[in-house]
Amino acid sequence: MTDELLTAVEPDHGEALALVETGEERGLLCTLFGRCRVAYDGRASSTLDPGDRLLVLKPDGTVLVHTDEGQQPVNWQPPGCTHEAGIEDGQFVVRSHRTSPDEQLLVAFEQLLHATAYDATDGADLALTGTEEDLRQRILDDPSLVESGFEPRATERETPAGSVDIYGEDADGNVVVVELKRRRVGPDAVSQLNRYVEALERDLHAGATVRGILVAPSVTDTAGQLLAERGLAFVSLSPSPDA
Amino acid sequence: MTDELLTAVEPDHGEALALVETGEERGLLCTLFGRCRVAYDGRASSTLDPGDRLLVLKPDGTVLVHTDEGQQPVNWQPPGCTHEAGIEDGQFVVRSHRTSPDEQLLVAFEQLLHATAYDATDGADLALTGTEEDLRQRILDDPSLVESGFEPRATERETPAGSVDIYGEDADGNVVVVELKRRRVGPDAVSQLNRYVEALERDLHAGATVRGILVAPSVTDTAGQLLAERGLAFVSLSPSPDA
DNA sequence: GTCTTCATGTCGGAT
DNA sequence: ATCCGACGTGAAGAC
Repeated sequence: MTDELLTAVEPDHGEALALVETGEERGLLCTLFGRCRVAYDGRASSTLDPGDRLLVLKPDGTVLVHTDEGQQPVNWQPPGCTHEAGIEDGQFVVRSHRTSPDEQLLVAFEQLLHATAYDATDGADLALTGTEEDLRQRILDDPSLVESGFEPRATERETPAGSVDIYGEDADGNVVVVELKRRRVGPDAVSQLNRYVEALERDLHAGATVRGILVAPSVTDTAGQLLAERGLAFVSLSPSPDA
Repeated sequence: MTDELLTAVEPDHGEALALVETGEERGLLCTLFGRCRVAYDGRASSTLDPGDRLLVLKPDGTVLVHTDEGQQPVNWQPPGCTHEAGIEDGQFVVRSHRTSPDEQLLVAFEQLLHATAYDATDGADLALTGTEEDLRQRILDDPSLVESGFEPRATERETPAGSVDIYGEDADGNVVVVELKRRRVGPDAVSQLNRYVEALERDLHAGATVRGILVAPSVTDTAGQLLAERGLAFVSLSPSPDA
């Protein structure tokens, strides 16, 4: 059997309802385009006056409301939500619900220009490189990229302040904490590294020296000053050798 | 004139190309559904084997590739990108480019099941409440919510470490730095507040006491311990009075 | 479930 | 253009 595909041009509300309900039953990805208003209430609250937008309903419960601008949807619900479509006061309405946190989304169409439902089952996995994990592997493969004599002892080592990216020792036997970032970093990354260093100094408490090293492609000026103030080091390194 | 709407069911590549090019000319929002592979290269790199996905092209240059799962697109390009559609090696291809950073996205369809183009011009603005700004207003309207005798002196006051949410004085004339968060916070928010407090202590340097107060609905255990270690205070408050 | 951190984060505002 | 921090951040992994 070929992929399932339902479409309706300028559907009336009954047609749209049938399409969305069929899509729901069969696990299809639905798109609706038309003039709608949107209301959200949950962690925050929002309203959006009527306008022409694209509504996407995924079989996993995701709801997206996209306008003609921006990468991010203007309103949404995450996977795991349940939604029901219906006709209320002459409008085609989709209501999506979520518990914990309790959140609701209402999309009410006064006019529908288009509706579709597809079978979008997708077994393929995204293969992504250039992540922080790649940076970690690069260092574990060649610890001297951090500094000569550096010896990793553990990754994800737990401290009272969280888990350290790479924990190890330098050539003089000092404890070293390495924080990795895949891109240029600001003050937040320095604070993060500093938390780990202080937590470990407290944990090892025998007056042991704990060195903190931030590994990233680059740092901002402010971050560089913070590093200096805290006595932390910086090593310039990217996830990819060619970057 | 009514809203523009172009649709094509199981278009051949030439039809799809015409639709996308017309959409581009007229500033329409285009959707394409079919079996495609995706390749991205830029800040990171990725590839995705063929599968049935929804491609959204916005007139502002945004590109989204959505699978049947997840709130986030599996691949994307942000607003401001330029894209061209074409037919290469018997496939319908969309290439999106971006400079600074240099990034490229390729979506190659071996089969198209559906294509649309709509006029989605949208003048409406999202009205959102429950933000950090609402929390700030709540406190400026009634500073005693932070503590009795608190007097705000400035918002967005600049320090060497960044701008402080609310800067003021307590009943004893001590400098007070308030950091606002709209939701429950972890260690990062404590570090942020601590950066501002230390920067101001250095700035005012006359041995002046600078008190730091974190205002948020709640804090995690770790964050609470960090607050205690740094001698920082916490006040429980939400953006909305009823939350 | 909560907690923590990463992300091609995105977005907006200010410099 | 870069820097900085908020976001209904989302998503993943650990506990």
